[in-house]
Amino acid sequence: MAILHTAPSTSATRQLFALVDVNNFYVSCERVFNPRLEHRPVVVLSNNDGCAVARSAEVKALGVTMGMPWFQMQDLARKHGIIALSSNYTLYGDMSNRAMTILRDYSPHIEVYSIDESFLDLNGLAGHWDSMTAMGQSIRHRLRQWTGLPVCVGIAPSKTLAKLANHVAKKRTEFDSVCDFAAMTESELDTLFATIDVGEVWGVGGRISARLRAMGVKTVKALRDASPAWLRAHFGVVMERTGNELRGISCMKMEEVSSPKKQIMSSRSFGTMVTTLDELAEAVATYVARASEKLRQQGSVCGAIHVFIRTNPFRERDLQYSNGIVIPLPNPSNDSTMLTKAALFGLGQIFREGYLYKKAGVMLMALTDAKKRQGTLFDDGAGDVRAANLMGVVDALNRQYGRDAVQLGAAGIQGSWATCADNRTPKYTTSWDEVPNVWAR
DNA sequence: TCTGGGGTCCTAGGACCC
DNA sequence: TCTGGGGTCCTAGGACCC
Repeated sequence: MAILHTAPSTSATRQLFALVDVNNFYVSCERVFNPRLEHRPVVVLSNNDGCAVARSAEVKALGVTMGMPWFQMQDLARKHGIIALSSNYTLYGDMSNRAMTILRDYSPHIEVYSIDESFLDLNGLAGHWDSMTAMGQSIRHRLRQWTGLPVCVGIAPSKTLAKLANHVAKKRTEFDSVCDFAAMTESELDTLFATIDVGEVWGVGGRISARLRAMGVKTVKALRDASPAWLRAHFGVVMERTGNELRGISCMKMEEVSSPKKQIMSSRSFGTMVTTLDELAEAVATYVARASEKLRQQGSVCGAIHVFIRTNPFRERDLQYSNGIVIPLPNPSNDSTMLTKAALFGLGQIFREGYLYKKAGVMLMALTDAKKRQGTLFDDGAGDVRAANLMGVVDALNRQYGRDAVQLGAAGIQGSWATCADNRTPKYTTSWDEVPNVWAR
């Protein structure tokens, strides 16, 4: 009976994904425009030239790790002539767009997963190629020819496996940069998986891999063969899903349209230590401008703004201070001026004299369409007053309890924006009289 | 001397409600 | 003396990703 066909069979639901990932992306971008960097040890450094954010194969071979501070590789750099470049994110973004555009020719469904990697939905494409490996090679050659970027391609029935196949394509030269698990036999995969460390699996980071190893699960094969119930009991639903993905059961869909960000952050480390509120304020104003521009681009408004500052945790001799505060916005807004006022107000609450500040930042809590007008972020904790207009609520409470009984709690963070004098103590408060200076009505 | 900048999801536990 | 139970919401913190 035709109706019964809705029951999924393994073959009917079999998926096929490719993961295309640019090798050493930032370094490769730099090499496109400066071929003399080819075959030489190159690192791209983070903001303030602090630490390595991309490494060429030559540099990796020297033992330079991701995130290694530049000053720690000085000896290596002198000895081996490591070339260090400051990062140029505009360039990398542009190169990324070019590469992703080319990939769209290969599949109608592509998910741009990060600046240097994309998933391709390969379902129904097999008929167009002698093999999917051939398709992978075509992608690789075309990207190299048209953009100058070297890539590896992993192909498999689940995203997690495609990531792993990509890893294999990168590490094992015999695959010639394209690895298709779907074209390999069970025993070939068993052999391969038994040699790959469990920490290489997408979703298995440092903490979990250490715990897994301690429990005897040391290889990809062991993780794949662990029982779902056991994984769930010890590591939760995410790891259970990872186990299923490793067995070729696709649990993660393509996400072709990127959903709007829920949080938009802008922060920087300072090149030199900062001590004054004025300097911090200038930086914070810049961050708000940058973040609110992203906010407007995605058509959101900001419901609350998180400001944070901290000293340099690496300088253990220094007096340390780290603090942050969330300022709720009575009227969600995407206006730079308004957001800056709120952020600077928050900064004023957490700033303390006498510290050497190293970093500051802001995070905007974005509200997208559905939540825009509801003002659901804040609750008075006593009833169902929803702060569509925080000022009005504070006014009302003050009338009820007497003037100044209620203050605007900057601790408004943690969800309690207003505090009754007789009932709760906020972390930070400001007098009601100051508020109009902060949020111009 | 010198150590990046973004993000997401899940879970445990407490507060609160009926 | 004995003091429910189920559901929801919220937060902090942990873990992961690039």
